Amino acid sequence: MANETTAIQPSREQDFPEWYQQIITAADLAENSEVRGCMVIKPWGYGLWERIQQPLDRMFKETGHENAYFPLFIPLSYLEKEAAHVEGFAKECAVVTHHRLEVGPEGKLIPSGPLNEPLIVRPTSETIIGAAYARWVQSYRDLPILINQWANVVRWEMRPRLFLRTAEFLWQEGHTAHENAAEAVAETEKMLEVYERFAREYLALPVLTGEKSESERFPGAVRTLCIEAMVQDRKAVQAGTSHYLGQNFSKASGIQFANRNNQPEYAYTTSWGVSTRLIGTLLMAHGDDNGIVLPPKVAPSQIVIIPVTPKEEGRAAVLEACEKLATELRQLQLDGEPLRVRLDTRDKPGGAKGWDWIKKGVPLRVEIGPRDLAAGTVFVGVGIRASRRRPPIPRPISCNRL
RNA sequence: CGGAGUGUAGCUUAGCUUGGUAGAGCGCCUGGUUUGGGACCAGGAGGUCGUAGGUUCAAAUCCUAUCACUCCGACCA
Repeated sequence: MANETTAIQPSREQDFPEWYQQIITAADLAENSEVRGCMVIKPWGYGLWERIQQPLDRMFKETGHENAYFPLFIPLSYLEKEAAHVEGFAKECAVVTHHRLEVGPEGKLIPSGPLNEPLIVRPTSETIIGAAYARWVQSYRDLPILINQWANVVRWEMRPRLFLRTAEFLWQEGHTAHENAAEAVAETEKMLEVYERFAREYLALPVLTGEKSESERFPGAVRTLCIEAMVQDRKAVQAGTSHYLGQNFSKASGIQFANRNNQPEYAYTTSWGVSTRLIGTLLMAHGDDNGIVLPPKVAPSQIVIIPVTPKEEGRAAVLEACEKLATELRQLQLDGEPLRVRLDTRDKPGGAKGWDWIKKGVPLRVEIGPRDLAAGTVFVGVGIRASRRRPPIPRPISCNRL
């Protein structure tokens, strides 16, 4: 242990996929569930998702969208309506066939009460949202419809990897309907720009934008635009997609309206989404051999204060100073929000606590001990340079370095 | 769905070839010493060895069946 220079074994160079698993464990982000392909997202990982959701949700609303919620279950027949869509998703659908359990001979529970029509668990919601839009749209005056939903979806993956590919994952899916193609294409491009801006400004991912080839296109789409992020194993990860669906789904779902000439016309629709894969992408792009590395804007805690209390005497004074500093820091703002400051008072040696937060990718670690109290200084460790002690800096500290 | 492999404590695993009282590390609990870069010592709790059957005086170990999971191929946000 004394000779190890990095916290994560193996290193990225030695075995990248294994390293990826290890940083997730080390940072306590998530774990595999007993159900194959599903994951338990732990507080630090879910906090990260919340920090992704909040700005994105704001950006969606700034671009005129509203949130709504559509059902988890989709009638099987809906999936059959769009031929390419069927082909794309049929192979990975979870199907619900019964609505009841009965106690069998040996105390085992046996499904009973077969459903008239089986339901699929949504792999995506174009069809069921399309059915709703068909009811809502009568006239060009009802358009556009600009709706987003935050939801979970299920795609029965045979080869899961935490955050990157899981059978169930969290995402947002925007679904819009427009009266003409140009407006729908513009919407598709606009939301891709939102994704690109979010990736660059919040996740610090220099993504490339582009259009998918026919073979990689979303099943049923006319055009699929995407953001691709480069990660450290020299691969590109598809981190977000925006689809122009043309009239394919409106014809399948019957989203028809009276246009400005009072002629019946099918709407032009789009859909766009990002998922918890963004977290996996972030980890693979920024992580190092000491754990994950979080950009300050999405770190659940941006600063961790670690009281260093070698002796019983003076402990109360150190804790008090830490509390005071935390309160001061929380009054500072970053991005128009209070700094997220955590005080680590766990009963654990200081060195171990420091490593915990390095592995969790916290941007700044502040350590305060008795000597600092006497000198009026604090130690600051920058997460991105995980090793080496930095010189004490005098209080008050500023947040400029963020 | 094709090919390979593995099931032993919360986690990682040794033991299996050659059958003979279930072992370790990490983690957890208690006490003490510690604490400015991942602490140490002592003690302690924790196991239907995946499941069912068979062989045997005796099975984690050998045989059969079964279930589950993992890895490699085709799909995918």
